[in-house]
Formats: sequence, structure tokens, C-alpha cells
Amino acid sequence: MWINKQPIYLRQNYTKKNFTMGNEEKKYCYKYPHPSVTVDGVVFGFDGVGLNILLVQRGVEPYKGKWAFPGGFMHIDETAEQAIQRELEEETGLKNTYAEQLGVFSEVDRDPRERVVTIAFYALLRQSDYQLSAGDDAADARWFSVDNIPPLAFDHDRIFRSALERLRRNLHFEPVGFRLLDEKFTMSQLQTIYESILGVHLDRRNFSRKMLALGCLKPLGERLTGGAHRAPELYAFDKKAYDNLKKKGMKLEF
Amino acid sequence: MWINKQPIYLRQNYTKKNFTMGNEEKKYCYKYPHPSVTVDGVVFGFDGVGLNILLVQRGVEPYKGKWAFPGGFMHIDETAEQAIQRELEEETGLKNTYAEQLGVFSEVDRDPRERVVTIAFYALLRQSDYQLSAGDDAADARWFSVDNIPPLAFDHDRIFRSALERLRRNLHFEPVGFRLLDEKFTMSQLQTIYESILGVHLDRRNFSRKMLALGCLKPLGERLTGGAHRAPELYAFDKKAYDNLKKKGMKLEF
DNA sequence: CCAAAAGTGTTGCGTATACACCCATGT
DNA sequence: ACATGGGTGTATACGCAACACTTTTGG
Repeated sequence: MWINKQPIYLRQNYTKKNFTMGNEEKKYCYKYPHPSVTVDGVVFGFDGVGLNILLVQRGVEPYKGKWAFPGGFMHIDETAEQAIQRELEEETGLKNTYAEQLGVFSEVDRDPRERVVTIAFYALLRQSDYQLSAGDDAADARWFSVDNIPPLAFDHDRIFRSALERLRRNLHFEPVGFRLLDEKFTMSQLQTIYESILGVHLDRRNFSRKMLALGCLKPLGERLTGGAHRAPELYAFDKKAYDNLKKKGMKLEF
Repeated sequence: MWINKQPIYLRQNYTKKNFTMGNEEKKYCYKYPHPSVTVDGVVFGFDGVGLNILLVQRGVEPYKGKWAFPGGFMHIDETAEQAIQRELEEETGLKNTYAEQLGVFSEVDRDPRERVVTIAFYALLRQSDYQLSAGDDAADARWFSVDNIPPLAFDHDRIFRSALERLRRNLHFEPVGFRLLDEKFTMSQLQTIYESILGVHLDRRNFSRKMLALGCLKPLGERLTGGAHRAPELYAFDKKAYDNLKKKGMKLEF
């Protein structure tokens, strides 16, 4: 049996040597060409009106000026999940964002500079918790409505379509809405999320009943004041009840 | 705008030079360490009794003698999808297998030799169409019942659990059964697939009605003779009808 | 003729849908 | 007072699950 107790950074199957070619140092050498691996995050947010995604404007070529998803190179000593967490934190300041793998995009020509395979993630977050700040490589960072996306760099339009499809599918199995809303929320806020993701109109009363029947909403006994009309009940997500549901296989059709 | 019309193999961002270190030639050099990228295929088959997966026995260290999923290194000039097609063809002889991305497994320690990120796929095929033949690196290739899996190499047990979960979930949305069965099949064969994937018993009459109600089964007007009892009707999968269904969002609960 | 599997039908119950109605609140 | 959104109730229809019965085939 093969045994190796060296730390991973000493265990790479490459040859490390300092030498210079042209202007750059190329230390890490392999028998066969290796692709670069990046991670990209499709971050969905909700502002109370509609569904948005977070884009950064590229400050450098290629695709300078075009918009793209936040992301970057995966380090050799981290998993893809750690990489997307790090990149999102670096570019948005948010920690412990819930990010789920979306898929690998590996078209040979997808990056004109070199061979890059990207692992796409999608994440959901409360837009109100978040202060936008452009990172190092980015000229700007902004929210865009999913109905009005600017031209995207690389193959990011394809990644976006894939993300939206996944989000729609997951809506039926995952507590998608609760990740996008504040801890306390009203039933109609939750309904608005479902309506904007699915792009359909739902009956207010049936939606409420169906949601409550699932049993993973805690009525808080409080009401949201300050609105123009009758103060609505506030709810919170009941994670324990949801975990039970998931074991038995929850279904949630609309 | 950045323009580059060179073929991809001339466009890698590496430095290529022949030089020797130790015994091996290391031609491809990078400024930062790059992971190796592999593809692995979880291939499900059905033999009329139960659900099986295809494993190859490793002929070399590490994990020599352990079983693993067929797979191998992604080439620099192919997509992950092309790589898994090629590997499956090389190791099983099958062309144009329907393979879907399962996810990326990128634990830092998952391969003791070097840093390897793997893209896992899952595939469904008709076991009867297939003649087993071990590939170059493999000592043996065999079908195993999903209920009786031997110890697996690397993190392949984790990949396997992920694949089974995905298969169960996809069963409700995708024409899973039809990929596992012959072109012509009986209703009870189809039912057996559903029962063995979900691990439950289903009512024969309700299953038939529900399936036919979907409208993507063509009754062929032929019957399967040679059985011990009444000859059952044969059906075929109606791809056109299924594609229509999918647009409207099919649901199939059991 | 019998056993076992295949085909068809029926019925009752639960649940989703499409509504109507009342309540609370700011202007 | 009223417009608007929030909360609760109910009848109808539809679909699914649980059944019984008949038909076909090989042994």
C-alpha cells in the first residue's frame, strides 16, 4: 500500500526549480500540459422587488469593460468550495455564503489567453446585508436584474442560463426563499420571491396555505408595522422542521 | 479587443522547453502550480433484476487491487464531456453514452500522488448491449449490484453516494428508465427499474396508468412471447412527446 | 385445469384550486 | 370613508391509492 505523509504542497507531482524564460519565472513543470482551474460564482440577491445577480466589470483585457461573475483561480491547497468562499469574501466581503456547485464549463476556447476550466457555483444571499465594493481586478461591481443582463464576458451567459435553470429547479426542494430574505419576513415577501423566480402569478391565499402546511415556517406572533396597510404577520424559517421534511423527501409544487 | 486566432495547443500560457530533471522530461512549466484534472464515470446498468454499477480493478498503486470508477486524465484539447466519452469508449467500447455532470470532487488529499481535481459524471446504459473488457490500467472490469459494492479507491465511495442520490432525484424528471432498458420493453420491466432505484414497492396497476398518462410511451401493438405466462404488451419511448412534456415542466411523483 | 402474470375498471378519500368574505391601516 | 393589502373560510373538481375482476399463457 502506498503511503505518503508529506503535506500536500510538498507532494505535487511537479518539478520545482527556479529558472527564467522571457520575463517570467516558471517554477512548476509537468510532463503534460495542465489546464488552469478557476471558480465563478453566480450570486443571486433579492431587493424586495425582483431577483438580481451580482456582476463585476472587468478592468483588464480580455473582455475589458464587459461584465462577468466574481471568481478567480483555485489555489493548489484548497478545495473548489473553499476557493469560491475565498473569492466571494475577497470580492464582496461576505463570509460563509451558501454556495452550491452548478457545473464545470470546459469548452476549449472559452478563455482566449490559455486553457481554463471553470467550476461554477451559485449562491443566494440577502442583498440588504451587503455593501458593494469592487475588488482589485474589477472596475465596478453592481447588481443587475435578471431580466436585464448586460453583455457578459467569456461564456458567462451560458453559465447564467444554467444557474437560472438550476435555481428554478431547486425552488421545489430547497429553502431557497429563506436564504434571500431577512430572518423575519412576511408571507407576501416570500411569495414575491417565488413569483419572480418562476415568472408566474400565484394565488395569495393558496400560496400561504401551502407554505404553512409544509410546517417549516414559524409564525412569530409579531407584525411588520410601518407599511401602508394592515400590518402582516412575520415568519421565520424553522430549520429543524425543514431537516425532518427533507429526510422524508419534501415536495413543493406550484 | 483581444484577438487570437492561434489553435488552442499553441495558445497555452505555459513555457515549453525540453529539459530533463531526474528521469522524467518536464516540458510544461507554469508560474503557479496547476492541479491535474481527471474525469470519472459512474456507469449505471440494469440487468433485468437490479441496478448495477461498472467498476474496474486497479492494477497499479495507489489502491492497487481496489475497485474504482472508469476514468482518466482530461486532455488539454478536449472538454470534460469529450474526455468522459473518450475514457468510457477506451475502457468499455461504448460510444455516445449519455453522460451527465455529477459534480467536482476536489479535496486536497483525495489522491496521495499529486493534486487531482476530478469531474464526476454519471451515465446510464443498457447492460445487455455491452461486452466487458478491462482496459490498459485495469486488472479487471465488472458489474456490481448497488447493494453490494466492494471497497473503493480514492474518494470514490463518496462519489458513488452522490451519484445514487442524483439518480434518485432525476428519476422524477428525466426518462431514466428508457436509457437502461432495450428499445422495446414491457411495463413491468420499467416498473422494476423504478422500484430498484427508489427501493420501494409500487402498485402494478397504478404505475401503468400513471406512466401511460404521461404520454411518452408508445404502445407497439406487439407482445413479448417466450415468457412463462401471458405475453405482455411492448412499449417504446416517445422522445418527441417527452420533449414537449419537458418544456411545460413534467412532474412524476411516486 | 391451475398458477401466475397481464390487462381493465371502480370507488373513496385527500388535496389543490378558484373563489367570497371580513379585517386592519394609512391617507 | 375608502382603497389596499392581509387573514380566514369553503365548495368543487381532480387525481391518486386501494381495491376486484377478467384474460392469457405455459406447464
